[in-house]
Parts: sequence; C-alpha cells; structure tokens
Amino acid sequence: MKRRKDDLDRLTEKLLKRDPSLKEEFEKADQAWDIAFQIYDLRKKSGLTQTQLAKLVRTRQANISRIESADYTGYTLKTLEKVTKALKARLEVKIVPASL
Amino acid sequence: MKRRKDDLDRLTEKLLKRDPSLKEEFEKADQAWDIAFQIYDLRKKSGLTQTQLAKLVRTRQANISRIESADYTGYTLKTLEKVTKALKARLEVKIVPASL
DNA sequence: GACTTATATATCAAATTTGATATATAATAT
DNA sequence: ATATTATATATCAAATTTGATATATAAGTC
Repeated sequence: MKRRKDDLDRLTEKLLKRDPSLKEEFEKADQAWDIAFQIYDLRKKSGLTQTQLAKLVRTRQANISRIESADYTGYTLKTLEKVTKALKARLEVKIVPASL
Repeated sequence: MKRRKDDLDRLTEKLLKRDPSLKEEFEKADQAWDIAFQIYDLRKKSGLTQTQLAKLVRTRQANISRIESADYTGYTLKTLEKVTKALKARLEVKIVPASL
C-alpha cells in the first residue's frame, strides 16, 4: 500500500478535472484499487503479514504484495478465490444491470 | 446453456448425498454457474445473440459460448468486465468476511 | 425434409497471469 | 546506528486464459 485511499481519491479528482479523457482508465484502476484494499484490509484485520498469508495461499510474499498493489488489474477469479478463502471470506461476483 | 439451473441443483444435491467429498468442487462450479447464468440472463434480456454480443466485445461467438458454459471457471476479471460493459452492466466484486 | 440461424465443442497459437527468486526499500525495535 | 521484520519491485519461466478457426449439434422456418 503505497498510498491511502482517500489521498488517491483527491488526486484522481484533480487529474480528471484537467483531463477528462482519463475517466475510463481511472474507473478500471478504481475497481482494482477497491479489491486490493479489501484484501489488504481483511489481511490486516486478520493480523497476518503478507508472508503468513502467502503461506496459507501456498504462494510467496511477493505475489501477495502484487495482489495488494493499487495498480494491478490482472486478477483471475481463481486467484481471488484462493486468497479470500485463506482469509476465511468468500468472493461475491455480481453483474449489476445499469440503472436498476 | 446445456442445463437449467434448478435441474442442476437437484442433481448435485443427489450426488453430494452419495459422495460428500465432492463438496468443494461443487461449490466452485456453483460460483461459476452463477456468473455464467447472470451473463446468459442479461444477454437474453438485452435481446442479443451470442454472435451479436461477441461483436460488441470484439471477440467471437465461440468465446461467448465458453463464458456462458456452466463448467467454465477460468474467468479473468478483465474478460468479465468487457462482457458486462457490453451488456451495459457493471461488475461488482466483493470480499465478504465469513459470518458477518 | 432441406435451409437457416443459434449455440456448443475441439483445438491451438498468442497473450496474459501466476509462482518463484532475487533484491530493494520501509518500518520497527534494540 | 544496526539488526530485524515487513513490504515493494524486477524479472522470467511455467501455467493458464483468450481469441480465433473449424466444425458439430440444436432449434426454428419454409
């Protein structure tokens, strides 16, 4: 976690005012940020280090770090499921029709 | 869609009674099924054929079919996002702490 | 039945993600 | 200040997913 979420929000708002064409890219990043943050948050609340979580997921600390990094968007559902399971949580994926 | 969801539910229930060790595998499939069904359902409601949706997503009919198939679990968030966007929906990914 | 359209399945190369190692940087404690 | 522990970044091979083509099956229409 390089940056706190609210700091980031303020920053993107400022940048968007300057260049609205970045909107789509920011939205994607925002989604990723949110997942990253949810995992980070839950890991912290579970009192685990990245290394400890990595062991539960049967992977390495570096990979957990990547998953928690704000600009990573390449998740696979399988990966997310493994991580959330290790955190004793479950993954909920919903497709929400616009304006409904 | 080879099979309707409620048919599948009855079937898995029966199989689980016979062999409870299959539980985890079924849960995974269930999650995938749900996503597949959500997409299928939304596509139908949008009055689109797989071929038409494929064009919107800039891919091919066969790939949409794969995404909608009940036993496919290999989704990438990127793929799901492209599809849901084409269906004018948005993707919601939530990590829900157990028993909360 | 023959035609047409929609969907499913198989296969494979290309693209992407993951896991792993090495190493750097940051934070904390002594 | 120097150890120690936690996290971040870089890199790359291995594993997985995607996109594409070809083709099969299913469903609907004439």
